Amino acid sequence: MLAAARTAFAERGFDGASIRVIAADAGVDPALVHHYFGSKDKLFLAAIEAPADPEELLPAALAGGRDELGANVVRLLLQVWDGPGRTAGLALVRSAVNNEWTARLLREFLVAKVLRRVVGTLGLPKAEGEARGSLVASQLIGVVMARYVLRLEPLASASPEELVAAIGPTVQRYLTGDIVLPGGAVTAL
Amino acid sequence: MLAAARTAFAERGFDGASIRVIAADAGVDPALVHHYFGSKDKLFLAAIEAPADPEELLPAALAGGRDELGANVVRLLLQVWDGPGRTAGLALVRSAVNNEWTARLLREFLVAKVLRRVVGTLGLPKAEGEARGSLVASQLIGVVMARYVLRLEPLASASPEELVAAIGPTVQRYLTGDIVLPGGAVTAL
DNA sequence: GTCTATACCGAGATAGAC
DNA sequence: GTCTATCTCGGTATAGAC
Repeated sequence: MLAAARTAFAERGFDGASIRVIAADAGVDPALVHHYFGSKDKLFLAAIEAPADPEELLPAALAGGRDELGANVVRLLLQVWDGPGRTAGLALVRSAVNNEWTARLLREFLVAKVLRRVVGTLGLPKAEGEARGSLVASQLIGVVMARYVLRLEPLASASPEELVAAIGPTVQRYLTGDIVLPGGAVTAL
Repeated sequence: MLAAARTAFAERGFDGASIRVIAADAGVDPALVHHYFGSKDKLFLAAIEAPADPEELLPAALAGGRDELGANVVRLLLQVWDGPGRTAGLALVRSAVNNEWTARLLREFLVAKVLRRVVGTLGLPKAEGEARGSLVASQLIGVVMARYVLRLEPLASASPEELVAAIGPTVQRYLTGDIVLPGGAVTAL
């Protein structure tokens, strides 16, 4: 039943998915969903909160040297999204675009659970970490949008390692490069 | 009335926007909308097709040297999105995420109207142009998502020129850099 | 030409029988 | 505990009076 919810939310977003089709897909009654989860909001939380667990995978990606951080982050992203984590991720992204509170969910997930960890390993000042983190996020979200939502070719069909090679350096530059930071001055590491 | 439609589509996406609120916002009757445009689909097309005209601005951005192409593309993107073109763009992006045919619209707009022009000025083989174009698209879409949809700070509040300085080199590298291309081998210009 | 009224559908949620 | 039946609301679209 949670699986049906994940699929529906991933394909149609929070607003587009209906409790009715989720229940039909799971072979149960729509009223049961309310009885178990209380509301559509809580069903959504239950559907995405469970499998969105990069917290276990992140440490491994951060374990390498600081020069491989960019490639490792991209590789982790593709591992999660080319695996079973895609449905939960798509559900979050599709929902966040048209719904304010799901957008908030995604934003806080990105900032608190991902970017802060990645940037944290570099030991940067708070402002600089946020600046670099938001740049990294812009590239990662863009990859997700182009590859999994818009299915823009040839990026959508490229192998993970090709993308790691192409995009990893961009992330690396955002993380440790000598760049102009949004909201700040040029900073070198 | 088209203005009300654009605003509504930009804020809530195609599925989320309703003819009722559009009509109320424009101070007219919902039935009038149908009478003028026939259907919600055609209203959407009329709302976005009109002001989404980067075709006039693109040549100017492409006029500079090949080494400034990355910065110029980012600068153009921010000019359009920080100006009145934002509503039309947001309408297209918000709608494309949850709706297959609007996604198709955005994809074809991106490929045919933008990427092909940009990459075309470099005189690349078709496959290489598409590969580089999709990489560029991934970064540009990511900026749009982070800055205008998710409002991720500090990127959302950064000045355009700060972003040109930070992100321009990424686009430049995707366009003319010595990189591994998705679906191809290493290529140098 | 414009708008009132409404048809028709599907959404989320709830009450209450079994 | 499970499901039938139903409530209320809001969506698109249409028919027909002024």
